[in-house]
Amino acid sequence: MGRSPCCEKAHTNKGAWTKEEDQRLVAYIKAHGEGSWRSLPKAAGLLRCGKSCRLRWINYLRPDLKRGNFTEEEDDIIIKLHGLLGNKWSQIAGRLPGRTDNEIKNYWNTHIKRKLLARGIDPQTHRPLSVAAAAGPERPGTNSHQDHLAARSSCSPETSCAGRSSDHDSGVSAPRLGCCIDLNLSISQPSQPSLPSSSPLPVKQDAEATNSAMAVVVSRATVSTSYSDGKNICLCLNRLGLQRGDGCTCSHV
DNA sequence: AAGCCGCCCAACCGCACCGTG
DNA sequence: GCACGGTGCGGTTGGGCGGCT
Repeated sequence: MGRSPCCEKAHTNKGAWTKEEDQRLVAYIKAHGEGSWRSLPKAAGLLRCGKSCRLRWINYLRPDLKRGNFTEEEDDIIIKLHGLLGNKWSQIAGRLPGRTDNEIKNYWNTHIKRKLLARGIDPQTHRPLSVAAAAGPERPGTNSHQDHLAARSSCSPETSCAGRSSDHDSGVSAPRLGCCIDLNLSISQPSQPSLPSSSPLPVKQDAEATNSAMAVVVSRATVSTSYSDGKNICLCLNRLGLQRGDGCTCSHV
């Protein structure tokens, strides 16, 4: 039994992509568009697995990719979103135009983790290391009702870039998620206090189910930020991959 | 100059999810 | 409801490169 492999491994190239392969892939996608990854390699004349083609396109060849170093502003957004979403790299990437999940994941593991540890913050829990150690392992998103995330404290004075220009054109329409804003990210319970037992949501029994349930809680949560002047911004809808009505009680347009 | 070491990042792998028949 | 195929996601790996001794 078992599913068939995604491609015939014996006849596919692996490892680094050549310029010619890149050109073939780009030319094919320009002509036919994305999608049908499984059949794409054959159609494009590539000896590659469809997954490999997709990855190459998404992470490297896409024309809208922003190459280069991450800005302090992007750092802060990543840290805060990680505090909210955990290792949901694709969702974090969705909030950073031009960045890929792979890029962010790598950047997190190589730079931000270290940066947080240097500040005495546990990169997984976003709590001070001493607290995190005492509280034991805890994943972001498991924070209970209105638990303001410790990620707030991650925007330390030395990185809060007071006076920094806020005209960063991130492609995210205003309000911008910049470190000049006192991002007061929080997750609160949705308006309905608890899910009825007849909830259509899947009920699982294992640890994986806990993660799924967590994702549900996050996706149904009302996510808001507040400026230091007290104005609230809704980050639901597309901003965090949430849908209108998924626990959103705000009156955004 | 040569060897070693650590870091970075592109790419791979396995699994989960989703749509369809 | 179930099986299957396609796609997406997150964790991990390993090659290349630069710095250090």
